[in-house]
Amino acid sequence: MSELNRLRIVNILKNNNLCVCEIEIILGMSQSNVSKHLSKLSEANIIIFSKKAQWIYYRLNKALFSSNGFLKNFPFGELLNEKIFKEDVKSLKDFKENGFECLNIDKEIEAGKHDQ
Amino acid sequence: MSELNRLRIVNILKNNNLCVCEIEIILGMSQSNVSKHLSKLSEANIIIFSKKAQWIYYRLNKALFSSNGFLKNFPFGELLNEKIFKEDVKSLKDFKENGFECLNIDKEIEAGKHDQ
DNA sequence: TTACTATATGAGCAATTAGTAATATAAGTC
DNA sequence: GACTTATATTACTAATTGCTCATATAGTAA
Repeated sequence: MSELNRLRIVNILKNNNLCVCEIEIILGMSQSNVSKHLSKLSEANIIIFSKKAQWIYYRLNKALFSSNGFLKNFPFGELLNEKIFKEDVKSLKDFKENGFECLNIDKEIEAGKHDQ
Repeated sequence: MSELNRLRIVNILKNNNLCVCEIEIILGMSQSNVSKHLSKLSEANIIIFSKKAQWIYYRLNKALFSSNGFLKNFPFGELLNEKIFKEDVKSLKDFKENGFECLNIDKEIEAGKHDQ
């Protein structure tokens, strides 16, 4: 939890269920890098995941955060004041608003092609 | 704050005013190593110090810990359950009970000599 | 089955950071 | 002044950790 990219992941997972490839795109990080950070956060029980077809959706382990007096005060508010965390939340919002999800990225691309 | 030896120092400084050489002895760490960790903790405002003759006494910056919602819940309780932190507290206790302090270590040694 | 996609993992590199040894500084004592 | 003690700092080594590239695994779809 002492690493910037790890905090960025925690930050965007706060209120969201995201799969690895979505996190990759939103944060602009490589697949293997995201995957490694996720597995460490998961080991530490900070995030949890559920499988859905070939995707693995990660989210914050809110039970841990609310039961642990220390984590309960995890400074999300302060994080959100930092430029990079704000930008990440904006990227996440753009991503969602554009209807992009792993489930239909292909379809979107396909649809785009027809327009040309 | 994400480093074991740094946490060990914070742990024993929680309720104590200790100088560098005392911390060295209690934690079994080298002088330069203790000094470096102390200067980093001090930079981060986690600990503060006061000078007394040639000694520099360090202690936790309790004001910071109580004013910061996050640090207020710093898991000292959990720390204390870890074997190494328990041992450190015991070493500290032994050290204090034996009346050893930088101020009188020499006198103690001198006194010991007379017994021989 | 083969092909494709999502994710994980291993090897190696690069950057960071903890640690040691030696030296410097500063205060105390004689 | 010289000598000793407490602490800090510098230069270097060792260990750790984040990252990338390549490869492996596992699920899906044809």
